[in-house]
Amino acid sequence: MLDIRLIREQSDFVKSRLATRGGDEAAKIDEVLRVDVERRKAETALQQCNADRKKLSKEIGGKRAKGEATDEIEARVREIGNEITRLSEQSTAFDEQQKALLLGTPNLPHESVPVGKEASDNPVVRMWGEKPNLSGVLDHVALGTRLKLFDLERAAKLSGSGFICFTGAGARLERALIQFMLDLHTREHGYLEMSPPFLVRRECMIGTTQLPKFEEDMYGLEDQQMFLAPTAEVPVTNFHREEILAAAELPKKFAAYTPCFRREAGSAGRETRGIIRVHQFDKVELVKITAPEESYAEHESLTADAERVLQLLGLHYRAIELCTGDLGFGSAKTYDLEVWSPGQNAYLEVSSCSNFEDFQARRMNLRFKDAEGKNRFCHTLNGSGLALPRLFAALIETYQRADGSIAIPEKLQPYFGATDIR
RNA sequence: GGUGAGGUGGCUGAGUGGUCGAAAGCAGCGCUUUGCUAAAGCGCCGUACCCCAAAAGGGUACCGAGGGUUCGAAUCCCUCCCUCACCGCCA
Repeated sequence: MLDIRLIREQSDFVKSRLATRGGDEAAKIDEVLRVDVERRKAETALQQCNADRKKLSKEIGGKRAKGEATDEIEARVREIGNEITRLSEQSTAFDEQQKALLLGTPNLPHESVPVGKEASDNPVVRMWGEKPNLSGVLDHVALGTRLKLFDLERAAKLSGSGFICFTGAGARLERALIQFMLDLHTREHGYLEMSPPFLVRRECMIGTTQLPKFEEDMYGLEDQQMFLAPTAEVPVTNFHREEILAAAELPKKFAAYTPCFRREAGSAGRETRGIIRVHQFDKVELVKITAPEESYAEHESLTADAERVLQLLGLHYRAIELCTGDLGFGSAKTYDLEVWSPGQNAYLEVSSCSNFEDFQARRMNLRFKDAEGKNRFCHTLNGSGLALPRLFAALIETYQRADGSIAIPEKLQPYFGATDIR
């Protein structure tokens, strides 16, 4: 959520930043400003009436104590009471209108973000490793089917299309990767491990910006008051919602493994082949809560922490920076990590590392007390560290051997308990 | 799921219809005095929003949340949420 004061005082700046996202986001600002004027007008009038009523009511108390008549004054207060009812309805209505507009307005892209219209405008900021030199490449579906690492047909029998059932060595590999990543982030990168609930309340989904705008992509339960978390970002970032943290506690760093649930009513085709895009997938997520001054440095290090997983597994990848037009709703700046998939002959997104600045914190009312004792909004960040199915696919495709077996990267062997799958 | 108790400022904890944004204590900040650590005294010490060009200043709201009764609600009524205890059920 954007700061209404910023919108009020620097509306041209806000509009021009929003315009870089494309669409008509900037047009909403005029509507917000209009409602803001009305809201404050009603609020000021309401407060004046409240002040009058308060004063007169106290007079009644005084007169009653002295045994004096109060009929006339009571009648006046009753009249003011009617006015108060009217004004407070008005002010509440404007307030809700304003809030709805603000909840639907995306974050301002950071000034460092490259301006662009769509994904093809995203610059590559880093490349690591090289494409493996393979002959007779099989893709993960062929490999997985042959070695019985997962069973998509039977998963569909259980839950419909878009679900995976890992089996045997596949299930073990999935588990090994989770354990490997959690150990790396908690032991070497300083994150606190968290194992949160997967079911979260509506307020949390609003806090981290999945709602109200993307409700149709989410799985809701119990009259849409509870949701299956689409990412651990939701429970973990909201962990400290409505709190005022001490400056000394910052930055807070959390790593959490959870399954993630998404409707993803997207298109079929190459992008959705096999286990690339599914309704339920595992992910290790990294979350940081920082002071505003540190968030951009923490964003770089969070991205580096996620990249380290790919490096240790010896997987070729590139880091791209999302341009203004491709930036997520709540993000001020995002790097995507894309691992090379020999089977798809394409880069697959396995991590999205974003700095939300105070956009989520404002929605969650997450603050910290600074050195001067002032309460200020924190900055929140998150990134996958990493998402599993695509990592799984890239890994088995990259490490496939001519004899049909799959090598296990050295760093993963202690977790997997074997050197290859055959 | 059932029954009972309870949710007040950073903490403890008074307050059951009128001058209560809320006593008192603790913690914190400032000053004074005596002075080794320490003690005593005095003052300050919540958040959000609104008015004001801004500062100064003024105002409103907030005693778990939302409704209601009343001229007036922390206080009375209703609904919900949460915490604690016991019971039931259960991995």
